[in-house]
Amino acid sequence: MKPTAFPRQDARTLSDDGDEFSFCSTCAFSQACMAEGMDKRSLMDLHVLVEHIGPFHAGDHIFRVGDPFEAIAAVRAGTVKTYVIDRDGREHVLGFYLPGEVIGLDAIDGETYPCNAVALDTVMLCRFSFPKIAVLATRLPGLQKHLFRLLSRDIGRAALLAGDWSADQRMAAFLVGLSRRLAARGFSPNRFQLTMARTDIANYLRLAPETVSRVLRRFQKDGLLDVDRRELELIERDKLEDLAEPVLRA
Amino acid sequence: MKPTAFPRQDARTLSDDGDEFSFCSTCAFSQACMAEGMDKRSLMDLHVLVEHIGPFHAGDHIFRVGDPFEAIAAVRAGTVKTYVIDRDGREHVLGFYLPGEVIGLDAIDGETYPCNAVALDTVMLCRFSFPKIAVLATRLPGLQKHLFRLLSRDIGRAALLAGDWSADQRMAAFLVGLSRRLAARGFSPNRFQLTMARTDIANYLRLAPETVSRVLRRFQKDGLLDVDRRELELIERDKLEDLAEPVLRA
DNA sequence: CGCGTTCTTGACTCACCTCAAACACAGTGG
DNA sequence: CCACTGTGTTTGAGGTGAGTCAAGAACGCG
Repeated sequence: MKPTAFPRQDARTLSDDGDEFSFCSTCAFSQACMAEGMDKRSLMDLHVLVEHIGPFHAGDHIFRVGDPFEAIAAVRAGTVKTYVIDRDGREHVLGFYLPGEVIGLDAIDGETYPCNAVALDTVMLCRFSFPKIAVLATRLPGLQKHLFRLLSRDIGRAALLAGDWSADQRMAAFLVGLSRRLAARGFSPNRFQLTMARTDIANYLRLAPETVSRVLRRFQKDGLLDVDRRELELIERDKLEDLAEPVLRA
Repeated sequence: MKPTAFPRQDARTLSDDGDEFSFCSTCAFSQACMAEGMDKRSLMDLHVLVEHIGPFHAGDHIFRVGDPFEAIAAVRAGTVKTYVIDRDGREHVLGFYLPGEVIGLDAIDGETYPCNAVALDTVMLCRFSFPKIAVLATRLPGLQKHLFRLLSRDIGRAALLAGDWSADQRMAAFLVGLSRRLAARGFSPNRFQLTMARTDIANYLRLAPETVSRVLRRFQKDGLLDVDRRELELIERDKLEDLAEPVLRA
C-alpha cells in the first residue's frame, strides 16, 4: 500500500498557532499574494486552507513520481530537491527549492506528480490543497496572477541547463542564482550553506562531480569565494556575476 | 519608419479562392481544429479571419524582434527559421518551422515578437489575427484546446537542446525529428531537403558547423543516410531512431 | 576504533572546438 | 565564355575542456 503524499496526519491546525495573520509570515506565499494586490480579507480565505506540515528530515520524501496530485506546497524552512529516474536508472536532478519557493507546480496539468521531491535537510512546508486553491483563484485575481507568475518563473529557470556554457559559467550562475534567491527571502546573500551534495549540484548542472569540486577549488584559489565543506562565502561577487551573466540573462 | 510585420497588403482575400472550405486545406491549422472536435460551422468562423500571405523569398523577414504582436501564422509552404541576436552580436537559432506548423506563438504573453522569423526558401503563410482568434477561442473549445496544445508542444521541443547529448545523438534527433514532422504533413519521411544551411543546423544544435559536416559524412560512410549537398535520404532509419531515442523521449 | 559516505586530487583520454586551408557552386561582370 | 568573388561546405591538424578512472583524504557515525 502506497503511502499518501503530503501526509495530513501530522499537520498542525490553524488554532495551534494563535494569531491567524502572523503564523504564516515565514511561508512567504501569502506575502507575495499581498504584493499582488490581495486584501486582508482574501488573505484570510487563503489561510484557512493552509496546513503546516513537517518536519521532514534529510532523505525523507515529500512526494514521489506517480503520487496523486492533491497539493502544492511552499517551503518554509530547509531545502527540497526534485528529481526523476530515467529508464536507464540514472537520476536527473530537476531543481532545488529554497524557503519561500513552491513545489508541486509542475504537477498541475496532470493528476499525479511527475517527479520526486526529497528533503535535503530539515524541511517545513505550508501545504495548499490544489483543488481548493484553484477554486479560490477564480475569485481572487491576485492569487491567480501569482500562480501564473510562479509557473512561468519555473519554466524560465530551465534556461540555466540549456545552452553550451562552460563549467565555470554554470557554477557561477548556480551560486549567484542561489545567492539572489536567498537574499530575496532575507537571508545573507554572501554567506550561506550548500545544503545539497556535490553530486547533486553536478547532476543538476550536467557536470561531473569532480568538475564541480575542481571549479570550486579554482574559484577559491582565485579569491572569488571561500568554501569549506558545505559552508560558502562569496568574496568577489562582481566577478561571479560577470561570469554568470550570459547564462542568467538567457 | 518601421515596416509593419506581416504586411496585409499582399494578402489574398477569401473570395479569390472560390470554395471557402477547401481553399485552406494545405494550411493544416483548420484540419487540426476539426480533429479537436470543431464542427463545420465553427470552421467557417475560423476561415473568415484567415489571410493568405506571401510569397516570402529566402532571406525575407516575416517579423523581427520588437515588432508589435498582431498575428500568429501557419506555414503553408517553405521553411521558416526563428532566431535572436544576443547582446554580443551572436546569432542563436531557436527553431525551424515546416509546413503545417505555427509561428508567433512565443509572442502571446507579450505585446511584441521576442524573436526574428526569416524565410529559408519560398514561404507561404496563413495569417491569423491573434486578437480575433483569441476571442473566437473563448467560443470554440476545440480551437482553444488546439492553441494550448501547440504552445506546450513548442515548449517541449526545447528539450532537444538541453541535456548533454553527443553530436551524433543531436544530429540523429534533429534528422528524425524533421522526418517525423514532414511525414505528419504528408511529405516523404525518408527523402527530403535540408532547407537550412549547415551553419544554422550547427547553431541550433549548439555544435560547430564543421562538426555537423563531419557527423553527416560519417553517417553516410556508415550507410545510415545519403546526403548530397542539401538533398537527404535516410537509409537505416532504425539506427538513427536508436541514436535519437534518448534525446527525443526526454 | 573501523567503516561508509562524501569530497578531493591527479593522470589520462576523448569528443568536440578552433584554426587554417582547400573546395564547390552561384552570381556577377568583363 | 571565362575569370572573379563571396558564401557555404568540406577536410585536416592541433588544442583543450571536461569526463573517466583510480586513489587518497576528510569527516560522520555506529
